[in-house]
Amino acid sequence: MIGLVDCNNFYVSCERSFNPALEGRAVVVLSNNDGCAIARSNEAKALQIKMGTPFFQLKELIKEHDVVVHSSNYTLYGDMSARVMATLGQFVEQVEVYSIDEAFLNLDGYTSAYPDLRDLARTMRDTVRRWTRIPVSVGMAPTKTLCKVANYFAKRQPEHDGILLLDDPALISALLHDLPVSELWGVGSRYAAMLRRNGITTAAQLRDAPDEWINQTMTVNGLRLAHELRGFPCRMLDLDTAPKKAICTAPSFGRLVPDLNTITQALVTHLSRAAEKLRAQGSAAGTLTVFLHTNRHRKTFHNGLPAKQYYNARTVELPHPSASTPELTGYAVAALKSIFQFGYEYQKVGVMLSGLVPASHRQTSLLTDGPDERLVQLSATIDRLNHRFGRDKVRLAATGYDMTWHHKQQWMSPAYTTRWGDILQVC
DNA sequence: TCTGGGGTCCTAGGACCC
DNA sequence: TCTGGGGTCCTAGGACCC
Repeated sequence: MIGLVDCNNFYVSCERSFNPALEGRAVVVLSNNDGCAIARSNEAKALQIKMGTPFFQLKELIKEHDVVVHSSNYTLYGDMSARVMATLGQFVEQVEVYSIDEAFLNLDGYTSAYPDLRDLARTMRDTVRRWTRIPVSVGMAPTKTLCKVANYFAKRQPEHDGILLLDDPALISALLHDLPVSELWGVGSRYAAMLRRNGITTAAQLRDAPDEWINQTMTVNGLRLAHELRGFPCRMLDLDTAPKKAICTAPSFGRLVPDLNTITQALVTHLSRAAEKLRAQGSAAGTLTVFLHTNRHRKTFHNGLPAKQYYNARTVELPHPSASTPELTGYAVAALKSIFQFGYEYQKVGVMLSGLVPASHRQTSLLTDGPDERLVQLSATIDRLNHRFGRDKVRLAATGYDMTWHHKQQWMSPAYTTRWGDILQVC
């Protein structure tokens, strides 16, 4: 038996955790750059605020219904997530942290202590609530996909009180008949449309479709999904956290930017962040990609003329894998210069590091010099300084002093749990 | 006219996830 | 005016190997 613990409206719940005045109110949390609504309280969902709606389209509704708005505070959410996961680890040995707000649990072997697994689920839920104030739902079933189904109904059918155990084939079948196929884990909008064209609208219909047809139309992933719906596990618990294969940093500018100088400063800033992540997982990058583009949503300029669009990218194979910010910067800036075009208003510049190898044993080149070890040491030292004294306390001069291009975060809550100066004071 | 068999690796594109 | 960011996996097809 597997369990899935899913935090309800996680980002909103994190905000509420430190600001109880938000309880019972419509609250939305915006994406980076205050662009779209990406988390909503139940009260906000009731106002028909949909996931991913652009903020500017919501402004009237928000004013009318006095909706509370927050910018994304990933420092807070990441720390709260770690606390929730650590709490789950107090009860269950094998915890797969699947995303910032979800974890799969291996529940095999717990029925001696908890003959009814719902009692274990209740204990976990209540403890998480007490220790973090985050509300969670728990789905339990023989496969991960059915856990997702269990969680879906646990959240939506009040009689389950947030906890649903799927151990009865008749119950599973009844729920799958009621579940739109588009809600299944692994069915996105494209597959949902294709399935609808083929007369499949419920999860039960997909479960009962012929294997060969599923394999042809949805590849082996679809086949695994169907088998999991039938109760045969195809997705195992993944307990070791493999290092990332690529690291990408590409936040939008807070305004449109036309000039190469500013874009270069942004690029070096993004690259510094990506290289920090690279070193944190002990990797070096063999390949670097820089990309640059205008705002594709923009159809016309202020003067009504059609907006000119531009997208370009340049990939560079490095002579040897590198984790040094100054060294990577040289290649990135050169790549940017080669694709930058004058005469556009840009929305974003981004960098992707790929071809990642362990920094400790990388392949050296026969024909070129190896990495400059002093630069590697320098980056490691700067990471330690910044970790101790705060982000970007030491940075490359090429990141500049112009802060006007930085993304917007107008309604940011404090870093309650990770910054001394932001600790909540209760008077 | 006739032209092997069995592989690996890489990439682009397409799907998905939260 | 204003529309997020960061990932994964799978497949087909091409280049190449012995």
